[in-house]
Amino acid sequence: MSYNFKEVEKKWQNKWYSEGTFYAKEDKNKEKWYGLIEFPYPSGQGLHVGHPRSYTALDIIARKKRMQGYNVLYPIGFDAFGLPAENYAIKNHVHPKITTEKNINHFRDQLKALGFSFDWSREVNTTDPEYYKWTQWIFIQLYKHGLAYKATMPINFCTGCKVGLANEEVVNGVCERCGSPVVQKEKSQWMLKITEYAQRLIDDLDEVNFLDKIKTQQINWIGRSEGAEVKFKLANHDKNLVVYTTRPDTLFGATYMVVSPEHPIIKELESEITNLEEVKEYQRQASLKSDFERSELNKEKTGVELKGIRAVNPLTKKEIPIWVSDYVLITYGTGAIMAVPAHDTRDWEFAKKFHLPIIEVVGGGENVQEAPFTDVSSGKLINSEFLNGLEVKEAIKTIISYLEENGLGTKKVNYKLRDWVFSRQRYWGEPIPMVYCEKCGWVPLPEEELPLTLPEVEDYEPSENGESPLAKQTEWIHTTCPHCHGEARRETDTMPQWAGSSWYYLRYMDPHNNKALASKEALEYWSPVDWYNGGMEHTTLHLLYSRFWHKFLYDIGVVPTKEPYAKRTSHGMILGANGEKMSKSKGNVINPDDIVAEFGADTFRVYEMFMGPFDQTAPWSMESIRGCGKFLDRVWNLQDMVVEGDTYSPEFEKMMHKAIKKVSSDIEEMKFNTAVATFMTMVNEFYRVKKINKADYSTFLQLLNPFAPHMTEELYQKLGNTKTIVETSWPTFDESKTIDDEIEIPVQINGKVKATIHVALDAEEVVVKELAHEAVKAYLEGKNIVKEIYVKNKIDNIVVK
RNA sequence: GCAGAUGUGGCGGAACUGGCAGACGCACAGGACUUAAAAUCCUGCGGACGAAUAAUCCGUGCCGGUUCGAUUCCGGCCAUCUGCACCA
Repeated sequence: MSYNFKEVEKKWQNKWYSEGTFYAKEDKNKEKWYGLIEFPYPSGQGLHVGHPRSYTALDIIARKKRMQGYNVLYPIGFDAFGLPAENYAIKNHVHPKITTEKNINHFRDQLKALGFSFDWSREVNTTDPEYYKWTQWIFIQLYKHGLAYKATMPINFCTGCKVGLANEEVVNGVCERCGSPVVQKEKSQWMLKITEYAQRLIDDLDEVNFLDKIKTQQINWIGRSEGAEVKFKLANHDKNLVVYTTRPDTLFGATYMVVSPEHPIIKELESEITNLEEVKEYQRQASLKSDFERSELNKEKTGVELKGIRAVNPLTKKEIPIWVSDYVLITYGTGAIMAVPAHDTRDWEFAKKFHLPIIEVVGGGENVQEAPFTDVSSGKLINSEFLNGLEVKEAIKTIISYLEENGLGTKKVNYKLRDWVFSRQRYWGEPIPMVYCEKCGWVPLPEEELPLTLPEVEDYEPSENGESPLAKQTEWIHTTCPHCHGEARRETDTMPQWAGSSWYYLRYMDPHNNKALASKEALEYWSPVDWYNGGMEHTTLHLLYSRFWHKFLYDIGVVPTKEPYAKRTSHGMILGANGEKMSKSKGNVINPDDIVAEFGADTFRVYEMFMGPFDQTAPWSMESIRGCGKFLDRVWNLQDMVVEGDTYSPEFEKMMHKAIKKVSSDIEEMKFNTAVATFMTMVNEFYRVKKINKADYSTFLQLLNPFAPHMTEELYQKLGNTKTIVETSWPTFDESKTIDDEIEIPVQINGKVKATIHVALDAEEVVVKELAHEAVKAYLEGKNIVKEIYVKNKIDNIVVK
């Protein structure tokens, strides 16, 4: 009888979704397990084959956990604000709400067709005012606690989208989304003080079970460094120029200073700069450069000296020149550096080009006139008076104390992480719930006025000057100040896409609550997320942002845990059949709908788990998926070999116990590919014997159920069971029955296997050795046994000469 | 440049704490069934030399080391991928 997956899959999906089989109910008597996948952005292209890789993996774990008696929450939702819907609206004049709804419906159908055990009663949608009401609420709390502020900052401005971008959205100097060049532009922005949490975001990684590479990436992104801030007095002035350095020990070698083109000191000392025109021209050029051009260094360094002003090296007391150059960034440290060309590659290049003096202060370099000596791990200080002879590390300590004692500087920790630019000049995002009043300044909306909904507009185009489309909504903008009731206007920027996804896992715990983002009880019961799987590409943005929000919510007593996610894993990307990333232009895109139509959801799921190690990239293969279909057909046809039996058949008993053990641990370790291989081996064995009893088959179906839920339920029912598999308990194994009592032992001569012998488990050493010698007699003739290594139950190696 | 990962048959990949390299699948070849094909079932399948499912040798990116024994540990290279990139 051939298997009609279309019928069977529909049948079980209808049952699950109409009966709410996978709805999670709070039950204090049961241990909870909360599994989370990254909710998708409902794009017009529909589901990508990459989505189900992650969803199937956690679906398998969730289904197993349910059978193991856990109260499982495995929710789904949609991260639906975002640029594509808005760009589509601009082009086709369709309200993003409509496109979004249409896309979500499509996604929902696709996800349901794959048989995921999501709790559909908890579906969230970030564009739903009932949802973003709480996104806005969180923003207001951040504002009230001084973590949201307005700042005029040089921001990344996309020349294509006419929109400000976070640093994270700029890839190689071009806009991540549209590919247009990104330039710097001054704009008043809402900022979130994620930097205030930098240290805790590093420290608390100790408390969570994230893959090491995820932790490393977060730590590198936050980029903590230790050093000192040093004051350089300006010559004939009271003013200081403060720099940040990680190498204060090289202070004696600082022969000039560099400030970034945006540094305020240029404006302040304008009247004293004798080549002001030249400097201004340089500043102008720098502002026109995109980030890409600026960082496309390897190019020549450029710069202009600020003539007319000089600084004094606080140790040597010598006057040194001050230059302006775009290799110094205004966004890091103080926007000014002391240049030590002998021991810093960039300073060295600059000094070479502009013929500035190079003084060596750390010995050990071959020839500092040829290349800088930057190795911190070795070398002793020279040409540095009281630091001479000290190791670099010691020298750093000594000089910092000296600077602090003499009021010349302080120890300082710096982070690469910058505050989060939270404003977008876009329509399709959460309105920022703030009002500006001439008298009171920025005032948050009263909470009872939330949600502040997006007004209907006709024109989604951002204006040329970079203002949001909402800026054209004069009626909406005009409002009254919640504080003084005078005339006021609304903020017209909206929030970035990262906002809604920073807290969605909390909403799942209690998605219909209209009094709070979730009830205390629900938060207490379900927190934290036990297992969160997602892509590596979200490690430094989404994952860091949501950890930041969560920590803030913890600080103000909203959530009960310091960290949102107890465990984080990641899946590898699925590539096209040619080994390249799937893309329309390369024509190697696989549409999940086609696969499900041709092979069925179960085959699709099994294949995605079998294709390779879960955390690594894997190319798509049509031949291989056919093989998985063949495997499931063999499983289906096993029903013709079934005989009665309440306990495992003797010939399979050992295999069954071993398989339960193996599959159970493989699922926990996400080694799905070897779990599937185990199933295949079992089926081969069943076919070899051509007979399988009900007990063997039932257990096999239970183990396979998380991978191929539809077919296994159907077969289980055909066996005459009244329960469905999801109602049964996960099979258990007896450790003693997984151990072979007779084992094979390889016998080696000089490390090469020459024979294998069969002995009882834990057999006496003498007995084994005797058998071994007998087996390799021919090789021992005329030779001396120099040594013999016997490892119990493992191997016998005889060394001869 | 920095950080992380990967490198094993024709291909995707397996190998627990150092102990029989190549599980499982794909492709391929042969056989059974069939009027025939497809499907299905069975068998073989790293390379060299063999008639051989005899023996031997080679073989986990490259070079070297530790060890009775290395895909696994150590040192040094090479290649590919991903992320970051003037962070002082």
